[in-house]
Amino acid sequence: MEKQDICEIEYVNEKAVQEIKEKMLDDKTILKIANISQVLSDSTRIKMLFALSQKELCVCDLASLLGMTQSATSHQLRLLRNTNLVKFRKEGKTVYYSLADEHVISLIEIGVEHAKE
Amino acid sequence: MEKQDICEIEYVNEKAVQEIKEKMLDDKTILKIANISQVLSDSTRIKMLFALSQKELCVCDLASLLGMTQSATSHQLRLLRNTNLVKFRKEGKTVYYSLADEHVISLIEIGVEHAKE
DNA sequence: TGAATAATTGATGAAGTGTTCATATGGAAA
DNA sequence: TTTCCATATGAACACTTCATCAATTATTCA
Repeated sequence: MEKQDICEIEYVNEKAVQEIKEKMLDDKTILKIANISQVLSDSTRIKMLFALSQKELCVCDLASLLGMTQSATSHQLRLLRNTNLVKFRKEGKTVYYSLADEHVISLIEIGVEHAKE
Repeated sequence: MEKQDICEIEYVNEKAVQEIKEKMLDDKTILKIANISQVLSDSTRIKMLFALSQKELCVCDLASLLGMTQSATSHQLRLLRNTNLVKFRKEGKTVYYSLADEHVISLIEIGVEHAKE
């Protein structure tokens, strides 16, 4: 990025810019928000999380519920596992998934509220 | 997608699956949540929205604040405009952006809360 | 008018995402 | 053991996303 790209009249609001810079959320926090938002940016995953908020379900059930292949479901579940949004337990061949915590659901609920407008 | 892909023992929780299907959020709502989450899934955009929540700013200021080129800033602003998250007014050559409504910020605030844990 | 400049736009390429297909893993039952 | 089957995984693919560059628009000022 070169100087002229930055806009030469940065002094327009230099002071305000500086103040905002100081108040700015820290990078770590921003990254966490970005990451959880990323997970919630896909309809399939929202449905999965909603479903799991209602009841513990096996991969099979989720696939059936969502009309997806078992493979696609499993891939998405891995993502949800890696982001610590779901946990699971094994029972024989079957793996039951459930929400790791309730935070996601409150985010979805707020999203629902805002979607109404 | 063929039958065997769907897992043959759908009867495992057939009743539960059916119940959840009935409770499932409607597609339109889910899509809205997915869309706003998509916007919030990028660190740059979160910073932009936070900055604009503090003060109305021109493209130039935002670019300077974020250390980005004006072009990149403008592209992101277009996205925020298209999703109705920001509004703008022109003053001579300068374009001032501000938040279109406060909803996004409450989402970010909730994200901040959850990021703390 | 013409020069300067804030902002927008379109094209491009690199990186990332989600699904599919094929295959592997591991537990249960025969 | 062998077979079956729920789940997981890896590779390939089409699609999207974001920053950059170049060109353009629109407004001010000389």
